[in-house]
Amino acid sequence: MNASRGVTIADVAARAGVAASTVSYVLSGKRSISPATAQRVMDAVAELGYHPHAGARSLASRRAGVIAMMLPLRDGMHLPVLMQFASGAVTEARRHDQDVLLMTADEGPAGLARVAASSIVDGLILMDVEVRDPRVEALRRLGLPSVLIGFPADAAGLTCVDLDFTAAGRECASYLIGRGCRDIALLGASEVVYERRTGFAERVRGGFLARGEACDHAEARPCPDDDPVSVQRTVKELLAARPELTGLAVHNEPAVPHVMHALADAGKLVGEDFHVVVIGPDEVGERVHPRLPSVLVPAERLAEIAVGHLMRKLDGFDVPDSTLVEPQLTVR
Amino acid sequence: MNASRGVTIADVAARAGVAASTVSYVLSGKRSISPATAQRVMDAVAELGYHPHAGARSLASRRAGVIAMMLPLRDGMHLPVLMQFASGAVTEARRHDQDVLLMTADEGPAGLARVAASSIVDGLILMDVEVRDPRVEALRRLGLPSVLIGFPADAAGLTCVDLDFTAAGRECASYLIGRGCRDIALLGASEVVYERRTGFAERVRGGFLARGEACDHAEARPCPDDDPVSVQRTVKELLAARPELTGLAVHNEPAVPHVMHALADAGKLVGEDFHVVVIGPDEVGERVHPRLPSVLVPAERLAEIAVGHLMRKLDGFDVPDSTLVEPQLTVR
DNA sequence: CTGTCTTGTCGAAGCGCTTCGATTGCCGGA
DNA sequence: TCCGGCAATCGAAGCGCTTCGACAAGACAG
Repeated sequence: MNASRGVTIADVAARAGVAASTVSYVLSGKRSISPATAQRVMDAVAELGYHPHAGARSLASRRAGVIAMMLPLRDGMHLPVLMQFASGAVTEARRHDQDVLLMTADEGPAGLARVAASSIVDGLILMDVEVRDPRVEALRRLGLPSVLIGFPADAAGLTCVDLDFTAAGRECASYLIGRGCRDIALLGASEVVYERRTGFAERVRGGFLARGEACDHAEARPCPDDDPVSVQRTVKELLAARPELTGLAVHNEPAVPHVMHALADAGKLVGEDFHVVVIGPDEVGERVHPRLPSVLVPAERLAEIAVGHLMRKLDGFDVPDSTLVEPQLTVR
Repeated sequence: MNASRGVTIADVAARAGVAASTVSYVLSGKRSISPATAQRVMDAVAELGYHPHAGARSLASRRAGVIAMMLPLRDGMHLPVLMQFASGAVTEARRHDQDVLLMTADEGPAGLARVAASSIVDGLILMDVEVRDPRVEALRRLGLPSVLIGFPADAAGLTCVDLDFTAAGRECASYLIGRGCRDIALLGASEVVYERRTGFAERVRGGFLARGEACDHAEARPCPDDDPVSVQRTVKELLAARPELTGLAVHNEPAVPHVMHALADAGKLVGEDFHVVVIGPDEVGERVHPRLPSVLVPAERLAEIAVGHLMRKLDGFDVPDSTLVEPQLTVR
């Protein structure tokens, strides 16, 4: 056992009394090997604690056994979701015997070119894709197998996975209606969000309003998210316009506490005569009083699906271009 | 330009009219090459968009150019800190031309054995090391160059980096004294924390009390963190025992909101006649009203230092066994 | 004007693995 | 009995890179 220099396939072969190629075939299953021989090889592998040299393997087989995951680590992303995502991706990748290389989005297109050209990874998961994302263009050019989380403007030929926002809007409306509300409203995202991800906010709105047809009145309005005062004004205006309003969905994380404040000021007893539900990647609902039900991004599922799709692509199978994941409505 | 099969060093050599080995030497700088030749090679590299094949490189040079980072991704760790950490580590690693492989702690010792044996990484950063950590033992056995964040019980022969908790305690006391407090107290961690990381909580306490000598009275008491009621009782008892108390340091993240509640009930005006400072990995101070100054774990710095140390070890240099990082007191 | 260093470059030998014929027995059908 | 066919295994040829020893040319001292 040559501990300092590492156990090679030759060591295993010698120990099992076979050729190196036979060991390789036992391990990969790419040719049939007699059970007796296979067993001897496996024993030798176990006894020597053999693990194939990743570099040699990737050189010979043109498969690195590693996928890259590019996360927007630098700016103020929703951390918990990102972690869930990373955790889910690593776990799922390991189930497929792959490792995960972590990249930050600020490596940008050049980073993609680098990992692609150096064959250090077999494929790529790109998180938090924006509508106009320079990385998407680079990706298409490189031809590196990939799965995106989120939808760019031109998704042709790409595999994308995302939350089904229409369903999220619908779920919120359903929840409120289920609580007996007959007049409901959606406070939407701020302008910035609309710019960053076209469709994303609109889809929530669409789902909400469609389901809202079932009650007396349903409407949606945008909501600023930067300063407390304008949020509160927005809420006041809404309440003034719709005195019968009893259900509110908020699709705007930073605004939530201020909305709650404004409702309290207006004498609304949330959870009793008035109902609020939140759509947000974070557990915003947890942080306010009373706790609010919320529609979460099922980050772990998204990651699983993304990695699963990528694996299938790497194995040459087809996967759907677009996969929408059902949101989860959590009631506290 | 053979786009489909990848640009190899031979392509670059041909284009520059030199031998492949010359290209290698230009890129690595391991032998002197005439400026003229070097320039021609660099031009060819740029024109062809050449990136060395990572597997081939690691096979030939016994250096993978990748480090592993093992994070406790699964349980309810302090997410923001983890992200800052991951981000810092990746950024710093890239500055050293290394990539980062992400592993979860639940791969455990077996995961370490795998990455070590397969030479997929050159070294390892182990986060959130606990006092009795089975991975530490495995690590020592493997002889894989590594840096730990946190201190295991037996740190002999290991490189460890962590926050200087004594300094953190001292900083808190200093802050309170600086605000004019003459009678101060530290509400410490719960029992569980004490068990997990010996020394960690004691050191904060030590630093706090040492600096506290400078005023009329300073004391420290443990604090439960699970249920609001017992936290509030603890605070009430403290206030009853020390009617002159005007400064409080809280080293117990989940208890913070309840402490604030209890103080408000007792009629203390935090920020005016009473001062509170928080030690916590999260921006807890941000979430309560009024915002509290807090001593943060400088996660990004920790990561930078850890990666820097690892790089130096990989290059054969010595690094200190133990590095303590100064805490940052942030005043809102 | 030799002999000895340097300096810059080349060629070849691997690194540890996969993979593609080729080879060896062994079976059953003719 | 002979031979085609199949199953099990081997050997050798790379994969793309680094690195070591060689080797031309100058540079320089003697």
